[in-house]
Amino acid sequence: MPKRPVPDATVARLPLYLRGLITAAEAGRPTVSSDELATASGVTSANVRKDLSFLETTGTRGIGYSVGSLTDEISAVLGLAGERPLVIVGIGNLGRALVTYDGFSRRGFVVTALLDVDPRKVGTTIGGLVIEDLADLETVVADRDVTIAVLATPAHAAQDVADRLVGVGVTAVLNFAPTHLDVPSHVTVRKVDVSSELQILSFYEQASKGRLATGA
Amino acid sequence: MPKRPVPDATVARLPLYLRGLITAAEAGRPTVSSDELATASGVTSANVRKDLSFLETTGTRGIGYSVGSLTDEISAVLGLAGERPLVIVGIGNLGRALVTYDGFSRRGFVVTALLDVDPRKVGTTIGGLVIEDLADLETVVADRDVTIAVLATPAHAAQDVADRLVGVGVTAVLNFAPTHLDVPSHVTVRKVDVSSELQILSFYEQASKGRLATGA
DNA sequence: CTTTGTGAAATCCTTCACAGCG
DNA sequence: CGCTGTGAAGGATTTCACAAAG
Repeated sequence: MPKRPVPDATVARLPLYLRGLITAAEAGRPTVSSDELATASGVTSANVRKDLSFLETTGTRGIGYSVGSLTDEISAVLGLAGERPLVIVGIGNLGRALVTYDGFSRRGFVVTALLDVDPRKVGTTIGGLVIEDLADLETVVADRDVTIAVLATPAHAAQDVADRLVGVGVTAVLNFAPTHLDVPSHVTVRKVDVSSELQILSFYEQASKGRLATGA
Repeated sequence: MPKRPVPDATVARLPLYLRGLITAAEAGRPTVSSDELATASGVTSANVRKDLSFLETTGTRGIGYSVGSLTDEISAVLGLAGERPLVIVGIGNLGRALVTYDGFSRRGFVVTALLDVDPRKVGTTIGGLVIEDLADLETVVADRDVTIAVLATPAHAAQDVADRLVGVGVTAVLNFAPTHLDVPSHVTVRKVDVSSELQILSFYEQASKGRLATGA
């Protein structure tokens, strides 16, 4: 669907544009300009246009981009057709919050299985799903054709769980554990590291009263 | 403390190195090589060395870097001395999980105030802290000298809350709400967007069976 | 012999600026 | 006139490769 290979930096912004497009659609707008998408996403309009130039959908000069067409194409490029089953491993505080997080379902991701190692949790229900035993990871993941996993285990368990997930066909991992995961090259890992983010914030906060940073 | 301005990309990796250093310290290692830090963080060793070259601490050829000195300097550069008070706004599923998240305290951040708009939540206690009324944001934040805020409100409330936070002196915001925040240039925002991350994963997963991506 | 520190090269990404279309 | 599409320029970041130090 894209005309040419889509750069990583562009891929990372497509979800932002999608959000802007959905807002525009809800407001009944038939088209949006690169400027509007830009302010909604916090990027420059030139960057938006460059990004969209990797797609097939083209805008109309003087008017902007068709909200419907762009939404459809970005969804297709991101592979958001149909429902994607998802397993969450590690049902602690964070895992529990993720189970009931509605941002998943709103974009076509369906939480299909929950796994935890704690026997007191196994068998209990949360958000309509039964927590299953981590020992059964292989059968659970394989049976339900899950290829996307959300890792919310403690750091020390993460690599082992990741290895097992990859072993039964998972190729995409969203890692909340504060540790680096070593995976084969056909597997994609994205990490969400709250503690790192805070430390980065801390840097810029202190830099703003003392001039140390390059950028922001 | 840094020799020259530290690039953004480097700043974003310093927390990873810090993690590797703490692990090394726990293992009793007096020094680490750039190679070890690299595999622990998922970057290349050349990149580690280039990053560390912006700091004052220098390694020893044939040996590596002193775990103690590097830890100290990275902590200092990131502004991690002393305890940093932090307010969490929006105590839903995610906010609740964040309150009890121990990754904050482990790096010197202290959750000092919780705010929510729901009268049924206000006055209740969670993790030893009383949830206070969002209406009192200004006094709560100002009285406690909070300059770092974690935003876990619904998207539609986020910009308004951010404006108010900035108005009373907050200069660093960690935004979990799926929306772009418009803030003055002296304020730093980092966002954590679970839904976007999943969509990015989805792209690479589908790309791996069809060749569309540039990178990974 | 191991590992750092770093210029130089290569790659990737963003911004500029403007021609051209509707 | 408004807004897209894009070459060209400019930055930023990463990788290479190797001299030098312990």
